[in-house]
Amino acid sequence: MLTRKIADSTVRRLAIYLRFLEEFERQGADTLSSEALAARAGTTSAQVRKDLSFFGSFGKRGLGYDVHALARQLRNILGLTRRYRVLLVGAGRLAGALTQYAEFGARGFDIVVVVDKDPAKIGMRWAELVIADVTDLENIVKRARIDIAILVTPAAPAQALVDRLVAAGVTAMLNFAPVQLHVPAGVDVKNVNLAVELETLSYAIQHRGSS
Amino acid sequence: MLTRKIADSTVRRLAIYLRFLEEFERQGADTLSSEALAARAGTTSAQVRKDLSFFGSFGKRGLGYDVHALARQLRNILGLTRRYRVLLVGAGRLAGALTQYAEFGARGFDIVVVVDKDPAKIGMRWAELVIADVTDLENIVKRARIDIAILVTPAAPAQALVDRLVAAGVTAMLNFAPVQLHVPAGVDVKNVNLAVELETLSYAIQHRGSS
DNA sequence: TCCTGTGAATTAGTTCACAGCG
DNA sequence: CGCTGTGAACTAATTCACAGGA
Repeated sequence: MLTRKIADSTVRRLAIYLRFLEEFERQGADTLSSEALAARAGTTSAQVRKDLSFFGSFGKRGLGYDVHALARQLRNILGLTRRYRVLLVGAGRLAGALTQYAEFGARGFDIVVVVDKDPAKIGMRWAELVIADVTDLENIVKRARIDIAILVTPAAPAQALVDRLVAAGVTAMLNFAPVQLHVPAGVDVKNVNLAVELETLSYAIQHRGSS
Repeated sequence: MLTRKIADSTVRRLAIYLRFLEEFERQGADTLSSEALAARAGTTSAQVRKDLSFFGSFGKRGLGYDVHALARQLRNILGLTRRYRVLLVGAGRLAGALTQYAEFGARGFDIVVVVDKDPAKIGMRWAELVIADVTDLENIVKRARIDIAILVTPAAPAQALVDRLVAAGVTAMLNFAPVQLHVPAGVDVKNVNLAVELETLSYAIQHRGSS
């Protein structure tokens, strides 16, 4: 793993390429050019080749890429050859939707625990999951061997929860709360802010025709 | 609106600054430095000033920014001085979570219609919303004067639905389906791919310590 | 003095263009 | 040939650093 710093945009595109490779795989394609993959993924062939080149030479000149082999390589690169144990922090409606989100499971992410602080929710069952008490967060993280936490809480308690998660040894988090979380080096946080996405659309609507 | 092309990353940050400005506003702060705003938003003061400078000079040298005035400016820039009528395409669990997502309403995005193709769902009530038949998509878009569509469907039908939405006059969409959508110029699509976010985390986990 | 606003310098990311291998 | 892999060229984004107004 001699990889120097790879841009986040590159990693995202690799994940997207993998999706389309698997689609081509299902359609029975054996070989694929960077051009064809780029068309599907909405980028350019040079971008595809450059992205892949950071990790090795996976193609055959004059031919393209072996669909199966490249998919396998991308799964290796992305760390998708194992399964991850995911904790949901917050048992609201978005959390409920995420537990049912089939794509997570298909890609190796298993939601194994949900915690909340609301006594009315604690003990409730969501399919095979039972909502646990956030008070026990540290024990749960350890006993359930959590790899990744997904924060689906209001903004206010998010930082305190992150501090507890970090102290308990969680090093990767996906944050839906609209706050900037502070974590020590060695811990990765990715933010998803749905309202911000809509606001970039409202910006675009506002600034039409002024090109 | 003399604005030349502004980077997407800049627009996102403006939306984030606005959040923190409103937080400072609630706490009764009147004035704020780029440094303080940057600290809260997880960036640098130079970045804050540069982002704002694309749109004007909003600060006072030696003092900082007037919190209220800057918030008002950002709402102008982002097009948040009006409300937007939003259509949800797909009535799954994620859609259900989005209808309850208070932040949307707080920021001016009103979900006014939900459509689905499942006869078992059509006619069901979600609070004040009644799930409509996607067959009537074109009429609904027009009658409900839809500004923005949110696609919360499986990958397969997404492109066909987008084509219908575009034909019906929708020019801004937020896409949760894991496909690359093709739209004509003048139509904006933002993608949210939750599985890709988790995959960037699995990449980060995989590539630890190899810096 | 303090902190903004902004050109200039730097760094990062993308695209070009072609050598080289199958 | 055809298509990859990759330096080189270019473009975009961020950071620096400081002039100048409050």
